[in-house]
Amino acid sequence: MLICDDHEVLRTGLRAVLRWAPDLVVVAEAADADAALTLAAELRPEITLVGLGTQGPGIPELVRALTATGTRVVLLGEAGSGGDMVEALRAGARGYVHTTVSSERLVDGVRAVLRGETLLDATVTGELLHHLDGGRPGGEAADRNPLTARQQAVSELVAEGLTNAEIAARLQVSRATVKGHITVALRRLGLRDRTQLAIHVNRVTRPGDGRQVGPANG
Amino acid sequence: MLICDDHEVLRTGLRAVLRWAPDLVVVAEAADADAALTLAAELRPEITLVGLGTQGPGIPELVRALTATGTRVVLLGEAGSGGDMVEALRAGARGYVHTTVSSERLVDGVRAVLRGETLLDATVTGELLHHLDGGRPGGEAADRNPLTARQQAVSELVAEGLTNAEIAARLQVSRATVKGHITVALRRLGLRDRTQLAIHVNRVTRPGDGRQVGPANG
DNA sequence: GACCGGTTCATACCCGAGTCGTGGTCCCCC
DNA sequence: GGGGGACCACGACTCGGGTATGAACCGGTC
Repeated sequence: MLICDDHEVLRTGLRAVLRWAPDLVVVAEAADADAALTLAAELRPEITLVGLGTQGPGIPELVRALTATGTRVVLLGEAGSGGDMVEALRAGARGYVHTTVSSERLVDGVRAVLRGETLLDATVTGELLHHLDGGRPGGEAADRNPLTARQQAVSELVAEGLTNAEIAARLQVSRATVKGHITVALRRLGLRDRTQLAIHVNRVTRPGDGRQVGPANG
Repeated sequence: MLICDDHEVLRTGLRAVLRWAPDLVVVAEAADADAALTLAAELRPEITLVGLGTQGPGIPELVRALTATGTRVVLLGEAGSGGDMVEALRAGARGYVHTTVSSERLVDGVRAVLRGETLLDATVTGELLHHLDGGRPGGEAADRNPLTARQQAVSELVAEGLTNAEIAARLQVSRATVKGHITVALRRLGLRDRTQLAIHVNRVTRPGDGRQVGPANG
């Protein structure tokens, strides 16, 4: 896990709290957005805790860039920062916790995000719903997955190890089309190639179902 | 899944048995080695069941060639064919089941191989160990992980989404070396490309504990 | 010493992957 | 009806991935 906040005291406190959770290892701390991005790209933590006061190009942009590296962003908010929080969730953040949250709730929340769930502090869900209603009609579905259905389908087949030709045959389209979907999916997720895409998908959609990896025509 | 055996009756029986496993789809049957290789290259099944009586250049060669196409070979043996079986396992086969095996055990065994495990019929493990002892001193460690330390290290970096150039920089070797290790690792694991390798590594080194995906120093 | 396997590296080659630009369709909004 | 903006589909192009081959060095075993 990576911690990013401009308050050193808060970072220290988080580190101390998380020390009680042996399954959550803090690998690094960052004081600003630049450092967070560098560390996330290098260390590839599963979770990145981001304080809403972090200095940089802006929280939503930071969340987008961090998410692109494959990490899951959990926001650390303060009173009155609801607007930022909503925008950050739109940008792909997986959770929001108030800085006054109890240690137990914080740890449980991070674990929930690790399991693929989304964590929302009760103190802001009302505001969140309000913003979502008045925000955009489409919704963009950015809270879960920024990919369209087609891109998602292609990505899942990539994550099964199929080549573009095999995916094309499976989806009854041309190779060029598959490549196009993958290109867009890679850009939206901030990934580089199909290998990172496969890793990402296999990390988000946890295993457990009896799924067939081969080119079986189903 | 691809079935290859010279006994048509046996093939039909296997197909019938496997029909009860909805996650295991038989995509084709072959009666000899040539047909098996052609079908495996074309359909790229995850599993190929090979009868030890299959006509062709020889079982070990067939296993090697099939493995090269990316499929995982499970052998179907008969009494007295222990020697062939050992050689075939050396050649990269992932499992061995006796033709008199029960339907349940067969299905479970194939699923185990799909999970990356190795399946060995209890009726031949004794003979196998004997052959392994008297065979080569090295032992080849084909039961768990057929990769050398270097190949393992490269594979793990592939599984983190790094490019060959990045891996080369990380390990202080040339790109050519990285490519060489990857080529060998792919062949030994019976995989096709770095994407499948990444999936494989991420599936074998299971999560669950407080694992950190990045190259965290500690 | 001969042999074998692992590691390292270079060169050359083929092919798949990924990008880019284009065109079509649908839907929403003015 | 005419933009505008998505998503989808596709072809041409460039580049990195993967293989093949050959070679050198080192550490073991026969």
